Amino acid sequence: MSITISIVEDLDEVRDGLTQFISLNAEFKMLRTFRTAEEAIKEIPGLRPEIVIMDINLPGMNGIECIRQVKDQSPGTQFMMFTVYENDEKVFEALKAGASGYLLKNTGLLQMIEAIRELHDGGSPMSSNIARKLVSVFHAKEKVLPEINALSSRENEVLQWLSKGLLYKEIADKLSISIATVRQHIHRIYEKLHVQNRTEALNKAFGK
Amino acid sequence: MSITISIVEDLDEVRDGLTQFISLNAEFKMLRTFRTAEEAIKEIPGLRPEIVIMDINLPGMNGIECIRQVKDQSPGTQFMMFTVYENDEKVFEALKAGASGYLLKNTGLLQMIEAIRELHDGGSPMSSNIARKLVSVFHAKEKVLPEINALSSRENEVLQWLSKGLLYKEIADKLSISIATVRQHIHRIYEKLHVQNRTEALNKAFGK
DNA sequence: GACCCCACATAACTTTCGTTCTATTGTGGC
DNA sequence: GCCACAATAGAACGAAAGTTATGTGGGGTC
Repeated sequence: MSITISIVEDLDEVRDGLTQFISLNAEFKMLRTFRTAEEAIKEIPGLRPEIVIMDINLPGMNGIECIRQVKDQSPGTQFMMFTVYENDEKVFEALKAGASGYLLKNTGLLQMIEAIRELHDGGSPMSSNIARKLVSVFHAKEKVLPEINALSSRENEVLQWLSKGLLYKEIADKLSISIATVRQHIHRIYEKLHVQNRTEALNKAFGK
Repeated sequence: MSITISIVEDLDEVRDGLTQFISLNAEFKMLRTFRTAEEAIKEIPGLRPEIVIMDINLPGMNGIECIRQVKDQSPGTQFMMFTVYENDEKVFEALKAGASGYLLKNTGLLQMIEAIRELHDGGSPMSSNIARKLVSVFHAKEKVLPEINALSSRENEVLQWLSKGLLYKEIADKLSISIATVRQHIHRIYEKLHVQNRTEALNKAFGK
């Protein structure tokens, strides 16, 4: 069984070039290709390709939104972004939308073939520079603000309940202290974190 | 200037094999190598290698803990995990600890060379299977509550500003509407999300 | 057209939050 | 014993948040 593929790409040369090259290999079967996200959304659920190669910059709806719309209608399909965008925002947005692979348009055709195989085998092909963006997210999580350490254990306890959205009254009951004391603790927390309200405190204390 | 490298690996064959192969290339300069994490922690801050190839399974302290201890003492050093472990837990733990690259021990020597270059150039070399584990984290995050879809575009806009910690007055100014209207939008948001205040809404809308 | 639903808008009103000031108690360090 | 500090609490007040009622205009439906 060969791997079925569709392409969503508005540039004729790119789309046709990829189609021709991929079709040289009996391992792959190229299904229909599309110029726009709108066409793709209509047709892909019927085609159920195993792989969709998706451009981001399309006329009308972009490729990321296209994935969002189509992924639930075509379970089993894996999406490979194929784009010139290398900035964090587009990368994260695309992956969150449901893409599993992310290749830049300067990728060679042979590497594209290999990437399709990897994607089909459950991998997430991407350049090491793109991978670094993902890794950075994990690195960032590790940095603890010095301010947080300045909080006393009681203040931390209050902060935990505060983060759940409890009222002062409810926190007071939880800790069996008066509302006035809760107020006081929270005031000190805001002071130490240099913020003026609950939302800012939570954004500061627990990323976002 | 050649790229300076250290290795932390208890198996003599692996350590010496890597050392010899890497040393064939004038592009790299192999500094000291270590059998244990404890030795590495003592010596690496003085060496300041640009790259450290780190095994996980070491006698005594493991390679992940070793990175945690050493990374602040040797800024500028990039860590490449080199291990047989392919399970999620080890991968995430290693990256969180500060590793930037993650290679499995079945990786070829030539690929290792290429990976060192990529790591040195700011990339995060890893197999597409490892990359998929990272991507999965983003996919998981994308489970959007049905309630969120019920929000109108205006309500979503308000929610975005709300999450930044802006006051009603500030949101009103941003959107050029009255405070009363902001209030009403927010009330409807709470209604749709089945919550009663800002904090609960944000916890519900954006993970936590 | 009459009807309904809904996004958007506003005002009036109640509740909660956040600030400020003051004060008591307990604990650990010098 | 004295000092510093965390935890507790009361009171009083303005600011912000949240609730309720009401109205308007744009789409659909029958």
